[in-house]
Parts: sequence; structure tokens; C-alpha cells
Amino acid sequence: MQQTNRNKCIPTKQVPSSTHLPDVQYDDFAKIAKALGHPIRLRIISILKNTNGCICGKLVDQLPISQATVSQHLKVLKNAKIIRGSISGPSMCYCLEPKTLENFKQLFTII
Amino acid sequence: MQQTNRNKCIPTKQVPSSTHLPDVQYDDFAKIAKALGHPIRLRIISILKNTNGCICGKLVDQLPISQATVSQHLKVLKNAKIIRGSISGPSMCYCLEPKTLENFKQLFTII
DNA sequence: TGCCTTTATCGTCAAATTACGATAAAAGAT
DNA sequence: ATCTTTTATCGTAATTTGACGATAAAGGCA
Repeated sequence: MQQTNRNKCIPTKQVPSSTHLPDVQYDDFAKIAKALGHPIRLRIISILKNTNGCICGKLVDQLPISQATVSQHLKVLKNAKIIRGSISGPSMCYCLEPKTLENFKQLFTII
Repeated sequence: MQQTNRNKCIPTKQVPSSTHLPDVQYDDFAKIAKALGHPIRLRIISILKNTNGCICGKLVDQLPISQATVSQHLKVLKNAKIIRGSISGPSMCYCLEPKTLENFKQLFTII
């Protein structure tokens, strides 16, 4: 035996046509997943999870990259609606948009 | 009022130091998320979820891109250990590696 | 008003991603 | 042994990503 059996998979004869959800659903899910696909962005999310909200500058302090790059990552997360920013005195306060990751988890079951 | 209150977030005074998990965890999670971050790859996963396993050629039939590109996407999914391939007669049968997405869901709670 | 702090954006560069056609490689069929 | 089918890989091109320093913009403070 060249290959253990547990590594095998048996092809289904007929691929059911029901597997194709509307393209938007894949696009939406992919957009969030893509935004989650970078360790720095995960660390930002992690920090925001452990705070009510966090000043941009504090995030920069905690991360090993330049301010410009942090700002770029924040933009990606904002575009994916994973976070939200609001003005807090002289600076910018970021916090999680809790619904988005909740919806993402939900979608996970049907994708 | 220039901004509705529900859009505000209040910065936490002190960022807890506990927010930094080991880098590997972020890297692992990011790797899976990145692989999930493309609609075509989600459709592949969706098809494999609805079958015991699927011949590569059948996947190509169901997708609006060339065989070479499908093969590239399969490689990405294989590298992320989301799918697995095994030889089935003259062709290649792909199926989900169920543990990976399960682990991903688990990790989700701590990231 | 003028300065300082804070953050977003610009310009740039290297590297990765996504797509394709063409081709190699491997296995079955005749 | 040759032909055919099937899939992976190569080479290439266009686009996106991720990083940086420099700079603009906006608001608070003196």
C-alpha cells in the first residue's frame, strides 16, 4: 500500500448544483477573510477586543512597524467594516464593529 | 452634534499587556484566513463541502477560470492544509481536511 | 497667531498574487 | 508502444500588497 487509507477521498459521482451560492456571498466573506489574513491586523483586532477602544498612537506603540503602515492596516480593517474610528480629542479612537465578525462567524456555517 | 453617539468609542486609559498572544498563533490564523480570502477558493470549499471529494476536472467545469488557475488555487488551499488531494484512477480527487477549518473556528474565539 | 501633536495620505519600491496559454508529466486505454 | 486524458508547473504580465520616509492636514495649546 503506497498511501494510508485515511488520506484517501472518494469522489462523488455527481456534483450537486446547489453548491453555488450567490457570488455576493462569497465576495463578502472573502473580503472579511482577506482583511483578517495578516498577523498585524489580527494583533490590532486583539488589542481592540481587550479595550473599549484605543487611540491610534497606542496601537503604533504596541506594534513593531511604522506609523504609516499601521495607518494602512487600519484602513484595510475600516474598509472591511471590522473596525470603526471616531475622533477623541486630539487623536483618533478605534474600536471593533462587533457585528461584522459576528456575521462572519454566521456565514462560516453556510460557506 | 456632528456625529451620532452610537458611532463613538471611548479609549481605554491603559492598554492591557495581555493582548499579545504568541506570534505563531497570529501567523497560523492569518495563513488560513488569507487562503479563505478569495471567492474562487470559497467556491471550491463549498463544492467540497457538498461532496465526499471531487475530481479536479469537475471543479474546473464548475468554475469560470482556466484549469491552470484552478490548480494554483488548489495549491494555496493545500498549503494552508484546508484541503487534501489523493490519486483517484487517472485523476486527482480533492476533499476537505475537516480539522483545519474546525481549528480555525476555535481559534477565532481567542484571537 | 504660531507651534506642537497626532494621524492620514503621497510617492516609492520590492514582493506577492492572480490570471493566462503553453508545456511537461503521469497514468489509462487501444 | 503510442495516443489520450488529466493535472501540475513554467513563463509571463498586470495588479495588489506591505513596507517605509516624507509630508499634508487638522486640532489643541500657549
